[in-house]
Amino acid sequence: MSSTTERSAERSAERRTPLTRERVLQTAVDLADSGGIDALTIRRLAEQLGVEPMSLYYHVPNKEAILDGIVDLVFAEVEGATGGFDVPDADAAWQAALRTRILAARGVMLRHPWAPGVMDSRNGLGITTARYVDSVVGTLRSGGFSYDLIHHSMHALGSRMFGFSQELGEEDGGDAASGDSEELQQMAAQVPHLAAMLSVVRHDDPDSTLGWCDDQFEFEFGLDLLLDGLERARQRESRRNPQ
Amino acid sequence: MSSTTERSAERSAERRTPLTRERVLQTAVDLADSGGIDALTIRRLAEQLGVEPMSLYYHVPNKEAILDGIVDLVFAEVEGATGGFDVPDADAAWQAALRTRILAARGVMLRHPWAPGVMDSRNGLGITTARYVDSVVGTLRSGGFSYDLIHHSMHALGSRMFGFSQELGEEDGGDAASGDSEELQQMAAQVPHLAAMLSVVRHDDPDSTLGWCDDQFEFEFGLDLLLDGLERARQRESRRNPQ
DNA sequence: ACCTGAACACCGTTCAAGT
DNA sequence: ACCTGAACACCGTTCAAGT
Repeated sequence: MSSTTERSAERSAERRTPLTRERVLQTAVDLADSGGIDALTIRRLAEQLGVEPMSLYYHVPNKEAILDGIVDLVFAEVEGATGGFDVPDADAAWQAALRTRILAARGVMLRHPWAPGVMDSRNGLGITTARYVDSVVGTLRSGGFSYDLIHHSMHALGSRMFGFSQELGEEDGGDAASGDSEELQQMAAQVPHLAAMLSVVRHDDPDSTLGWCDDQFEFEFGLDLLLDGLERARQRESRRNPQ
Repeated sequence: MSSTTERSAERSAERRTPLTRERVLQTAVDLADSGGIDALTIRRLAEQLGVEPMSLYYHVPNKEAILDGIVDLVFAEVEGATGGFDVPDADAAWQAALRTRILAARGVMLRHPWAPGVMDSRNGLGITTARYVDSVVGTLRSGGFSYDLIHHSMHALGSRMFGFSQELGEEDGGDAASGDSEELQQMAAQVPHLAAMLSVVRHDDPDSTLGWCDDQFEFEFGLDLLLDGLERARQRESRRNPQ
């Protein structure tokens, strides 16, 4: 076996499958999942794929397109998780249907914690994201909302529609949440109401999930507050305009 | 006049005031205001201040600290705009007070559109932000909320508490929102419900503020939906636990 | 105490070339 | 058609030095 044959055998072992747009995007998702969004650089992505940085530009125009692409992949996952983006029949229980869909999206977002931030940085919606939004519009329509009220509803839901809500970093109560007593005293002086709330909430629920609050519970509390409010708005609307 | 005196006269004209932490942060805010957050780099900030990049590190430990600092400046502006962070007396109209405070915060955010994104990237709350949150807690408390319900309320409000809601870029309806008719047809095929909503909403409100929807109206719609829902939750709670 | 210069280890991307 | 090498114009930051 000549040394050149050995070398090409080595190479094809490193890079089993040929480079494609799909493989680039999937590897980008993996990279962001494992190392955070900052780990997703063109250069590290190329390294992960066993290829030179410039090779990526043959399959993808630039980094922006990669970011658009991985958001689309995330929503393809949402589509899978919710069993497609179809819309319930008219007069079905819109609220339960929407709630289920949004919580499924949330499950996907929890697996890709970088996704909210990247979505935020995009302009306009990708096709799969648009199809997700379309299913939300269709679900509200099936519940008897006017298009005007649907429009307001979507603004009211905001990012919660996609299964996340802006949480301001991970540690909610600032540094003092860690429990250092000197810091707590300083905190009580500067933010007395906040400190009082923290001590009560922590006392009532000593072993909460993440730090001092249960994200899943809080997400559902806010989501239901909105969905209930929207249902009442719908009822008011249909009282005004009976069909 | 010797040439060295001339040179130093020139320099002190360029850099009137001495470099201080405050001047660094204020200039950082100005830079982000005028050129967007991407324009805020250490090197350009130094240039703006008439100083070498490394000089900044004497007044500020690193770029993260600059980002923390400018968020704090934004909330100092909120404090000014709301006439301080004080809390209404017990049994005052908590809902109106909170609504006013949040809309004032929104006014400040509109002047610093980069602020939501930067806040999102921070871990923990700076002191002025914490004092803002404290005033929200205090206001809810003055309205008779339990600390537990206050905690849920703050999660429900999410970023809306700070006067913004995640809006997903600026163009809401994707590319097709521009109105190209071929794109609209493609859109109707792929996202029929969304396309239907857009055509109705646009028809009803042909000259809306920004593109096809009025941000201020939508923000208040969502905010009031939440505040009304929270008021009902408070009433349920006090019916359960009469004082 | 306050500011600088040179250098380092990174970015995304262009352009002309290889196979 | 697909991939590469060298180079460019940027980043934030360290370290040793100047005044």
